[in-house]
Amino acid sequence: MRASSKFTIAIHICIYLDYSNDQLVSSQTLAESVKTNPVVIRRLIGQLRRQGIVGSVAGAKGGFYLAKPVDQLTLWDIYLVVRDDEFFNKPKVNPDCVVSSNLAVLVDDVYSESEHSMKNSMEKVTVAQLTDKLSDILEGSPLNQC
Amino acid sequence: MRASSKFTIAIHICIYLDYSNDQLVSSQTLAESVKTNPVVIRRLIGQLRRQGIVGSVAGAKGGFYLAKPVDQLTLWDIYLVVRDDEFFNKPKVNPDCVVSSNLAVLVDDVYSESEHSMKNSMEKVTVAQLTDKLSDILEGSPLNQC
DNA sequence: TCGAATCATAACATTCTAAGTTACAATTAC
DNA sequence: GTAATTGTAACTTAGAATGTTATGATTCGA
Repeated sequence: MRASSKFTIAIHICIYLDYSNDQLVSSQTLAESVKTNPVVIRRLIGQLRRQGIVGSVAGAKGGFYLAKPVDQLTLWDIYLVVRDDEFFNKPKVNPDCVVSSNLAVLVDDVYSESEHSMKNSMEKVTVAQLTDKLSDILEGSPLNQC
Repeated sequence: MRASSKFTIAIHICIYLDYSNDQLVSSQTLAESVKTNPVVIRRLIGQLRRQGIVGSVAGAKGGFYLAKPVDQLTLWDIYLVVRDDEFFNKPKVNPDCVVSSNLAVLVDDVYSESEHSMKNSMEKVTVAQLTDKLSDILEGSPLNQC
C-alpha cells in the first residue's frame, strides 16, 4: 500500500520553490536537492504543471516556479496530482468464483470512502504552512538549500 | 499485482471462509478462487493467522477457518495486518539540503493523520456485512464458490 | 504403520513497475 | 551562434512483488 515517493518529492519541490520566492529553479538544482535525476524531476513537474501548480520557463536561465498562491495550495491538491489511478488495487477476477467476481462491487464504496477520508487531513495543510514550519525549525539559520 | 492487492485478497479470503461456514478450506482451493498459487495464499494467511483472524489445521483434510467472529471482524482489522510499514514513502534524505533533511518532520503528522482517518470508514464495515451483501446480490443462487 | 494430503517456510526464479539514463528537438539568454 | 535549459521519447537498471519448487512437519484414514 505504499504510495510511491512521488507524493513526498512533489511536496519537497513545492516547499523548495516557495522558499526560492519567485526565483526560477532548474531541474538540475531540484534533482540535487532530492538526490535524483533532472529528468525524474521534469517528469514529475510535468504532472504538477498540467494541474497549474507549477509553472516553467524554457531556455537558458529557465526553470520552475510555483504557479499557485502557496496559502491556497494544500497537500490534497498535490495528492490528487500524484495519486495512482487505483488507491487500493483490485486484482484479476476469477469469473468462476462468486466471491471473486463480486468483490469489486463489495469493496468499491469502502475503498473510495477511505481514500476520500484523507481529504480532511490533507486540505488543512498548505505549502505555506510547511515553509513557515521549516523557517521555525531553522530559526533564522542561513537558508542554504543545497 | 501491486502491494495493495494483498488487502483485497485478504478480504476475499475472509469472505470465502465466512461463506464456507466452519468447513475447512485448503490453500489450494483458495488459490484457485484468487487465481494465484497456494504458497502465496499460505504466506498471506500466515499474517492473518498471527493476528488471530484466521486459524489453520495441519495435515490431511486440514485447511483454514475464520478464527474471529465475523460481525466483529472489520476491514480495519484486516488493513492493519497487510499495510506496509510506511503508508507514504519517504525517500532518501539529502543532509546538505535543509528542505530534504527536515521534510520527514514536516510531513509526519499529516501522513499519520491521513492514514488514521481511514479507520472510521473501514471499521464501519465488517466481513459479516460483506457476505450478507454478497448473498443479496446472488439472491439465492447456488453458492458455487468456484 | 504407511501413504496421501495438507500446512509452514525457506530458497530460488520470474515478472513487473518505478526509477534512472541517454538522447535530442525546441526554446531562450547573452 | 552558443550555451543552458525545458519537454519528452526511448531505453536500461534495480528492486520489489509475485510465482515456483522443494522439503519437513503434521494429521487422517486405510
